[in-house]
Amino acid sequence: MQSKASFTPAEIEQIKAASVVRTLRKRQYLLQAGDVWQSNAFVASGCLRTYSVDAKGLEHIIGFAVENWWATDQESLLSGQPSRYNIEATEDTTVVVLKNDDFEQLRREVPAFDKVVNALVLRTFMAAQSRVHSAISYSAEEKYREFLQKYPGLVQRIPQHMVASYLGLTAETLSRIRRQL
Amino acid sequence: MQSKASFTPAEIEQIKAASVVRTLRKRQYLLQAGDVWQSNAFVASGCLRTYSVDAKGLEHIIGFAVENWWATDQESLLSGQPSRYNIEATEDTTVVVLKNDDFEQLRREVPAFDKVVNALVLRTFMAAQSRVHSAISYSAEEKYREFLQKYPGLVQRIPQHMVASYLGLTAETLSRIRRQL
DNA sequence: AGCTTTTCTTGATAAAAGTCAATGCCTAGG
DNA sequence: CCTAGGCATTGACTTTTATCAAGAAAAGCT
Repeated sequence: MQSKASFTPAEIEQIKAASVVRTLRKRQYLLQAGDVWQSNAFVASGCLRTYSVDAKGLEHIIGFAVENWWATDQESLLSGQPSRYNIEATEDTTVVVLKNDDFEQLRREVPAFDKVVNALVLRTFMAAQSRVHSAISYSAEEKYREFLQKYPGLVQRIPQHMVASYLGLTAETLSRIRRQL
Repeated sequence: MQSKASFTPAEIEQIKAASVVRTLRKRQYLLQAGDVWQSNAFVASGCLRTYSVDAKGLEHIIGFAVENWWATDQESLLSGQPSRYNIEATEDTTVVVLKNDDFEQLRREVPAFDKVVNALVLRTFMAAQSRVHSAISYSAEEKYREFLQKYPGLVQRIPQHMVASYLGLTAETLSRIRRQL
C-alpha cells in the first residue's frame, strides 16, 4: 500500500486474506452511480476517476486516484445510500479492494495497518481541503497552472477534457487557456 | 465531543488532561496565516470559519465548523509549514484544543477516542468531497439552494457576505440570487 | 440616543466562462 | 487500409458572474 510501515509476515497474510486484487481495463467501472459502495479501493497502478453526471449529461470529475492513493465514496459508505458517483479506470489499472467490514476489522486488529490508513485518510482529506480552496478562490487559468504543478505528469496521462472537468471548466475554455501559454 | 461513545471515567480524565478549553470572542483568531498549526480544535459551541486572503485582499472561506465538528489545517499540520489560512470565531465560541502530539497519543491509547476521531475524520472528508462536487458542478443559484438545505439555520448565524465567500461568489451576486426567491 | 462600522442592496458596465457549431486530427478496430 | 469515434481546436455569440460605485438598512458602541 505504502512506504516504510513494516508489517509482520502474519499481518501481511491477514491483509491479503481480506483483499481482492482487481485489474480494470481502460473505461471499466469500479462503481456505477446507483450502486451502494461498501469498499475501499487502493490503486496499485493506473488511474481512477470519480465523477458525477448532471441533469444535462455533463460529467464532473470529483477526483483522480493514481498510485498509492485510494478511491472511495464515503457518502455512500457512511449513509448506505446508492452512490451518485461513478468510479472508472482512465487507463488499465490494478486496485486492491477491501470490503469495508474487513477493512475496519483490519484497522482494529493490525495497528500498523491502522497507522497507514490514518495517514492516507488525513492526506486525502488535506487534498480535498486544498481543492476546495482552489475551486472557490482561483480563476480558470490559475486553477490550471496549479494543477500542472501539483500533479506533474498527470496531464500527459489523461485526456484534456477530463482535466477541464476536474477543474470545473469546459473543454473549450481549457483549450483557450492553453493557447495563451 | 460526540454521541454514544462511552468513555470510562479514567479515559475522560486522560482526555481532559490533554485538552485545553478556550473561549473565543466573536472575531477572535484561533489561527492566523503564517503561524504553524499543530493542534486539533473541536467546537463545543459557536462557530469557526477557516479562510484565506488572496492577493487582492479578498477572503475565501474554506469551511465553517459548528457544534460537534472540528477545525484544523491538515496542510500545515502534516507539512510543518506556516499556514495559509486563518481560523476565526464568527460568534462567541468554545473550543476544545488538543496539541497534535497528545491527540495522537490519545488515539493510540484510548480506543474509544480513536473510534470517535475516525468517524469525525471520515465525516469531515465526506463533507469536503461533497463540497468539491458542488463547487465544480453547480451554478451560483444551485450552490446557494444546496447550502440552505444542507446547513439549515446556519444562514441565520453568519453574515451573508461570508456565505457568498463560502460558495465562491461575491456578496453582490448572492444578494441578487436571493432577490429572485 | 447618536455616531460609527458593518452589512446588504441596487444599478451600470466589464470580464470571464459557457454554448453552439464546424472542422481537422488521431488512433483503435474491423 | 479504411473508417468511426473520441479528442482538440477555433470562431461567433450568449449567459453568467464580477467589478465599481453609491446608498440604505441594521447592528454595535459609548
